[in-house]
Amino acid sequence: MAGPGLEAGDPRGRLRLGGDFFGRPCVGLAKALLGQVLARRLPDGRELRGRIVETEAYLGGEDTASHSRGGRRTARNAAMFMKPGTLYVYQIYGLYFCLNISSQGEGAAVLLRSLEPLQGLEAMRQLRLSQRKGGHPPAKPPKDWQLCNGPSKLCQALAINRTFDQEDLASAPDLWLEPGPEAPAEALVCSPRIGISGDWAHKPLRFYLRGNKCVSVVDKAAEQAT
DNA sequence: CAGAGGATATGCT
DNA sequence: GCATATCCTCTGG
Repeated sequence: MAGPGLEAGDPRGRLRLGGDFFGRPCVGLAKALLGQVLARRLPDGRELRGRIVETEAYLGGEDTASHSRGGRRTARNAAMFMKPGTLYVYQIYGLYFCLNISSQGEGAAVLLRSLEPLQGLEAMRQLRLSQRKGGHPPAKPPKDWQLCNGPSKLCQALAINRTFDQEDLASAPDLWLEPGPEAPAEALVCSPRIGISGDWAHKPLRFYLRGNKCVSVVDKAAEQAT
């Protein structure tokens, strides 16, 4: 028996977090995802792994910062309204991708903002450099801690694009979630989401592991308040 | 360290 | 047309 939220895993015999893990309210899922390991198998068979260290909750309805605000569905955000565990991958600024996981709640989803790279760092570096966008070609190779320290960086590093949109993280063949080796040793920090303006800009809907080098934006004030 | 600029898909006023 | 859940490089204090 695998236990709550767990199902028989990938060919390596590891456990994979199953559908019932995702079926909880958005904020609860955003917190529960911290410390879990996102695993990716590339077409050539290489496996990449990273520990989730930063997430954001995007609620439906009243949350004016959410793509699903007001309960509006579009071709882009359809995955937000699908069953918990469904991936929502969208393109931002016409250039980059962001990876979200649908939670319980109408139109609610969790944005994955950063990972701590664990395995396949060289492949990640290669993917980051080969997919660089924007008008600034010459690049210094990223340090290990900056391979996945941002929502679009982690998508580049794991070669995640729109083909993953509307896939189910509980059953996708090349992308899955494994339970973290242990409960996170770092304390949970709650702070405002990044890049948001408007009424909901200050709501504490971003969650990260305190002191982790791979967190994209450290909020000293929020940490002080703990 | 802060700010500017650029690349540019998608949805909305 | 305009704003946006971004990232990278260069510039000036």
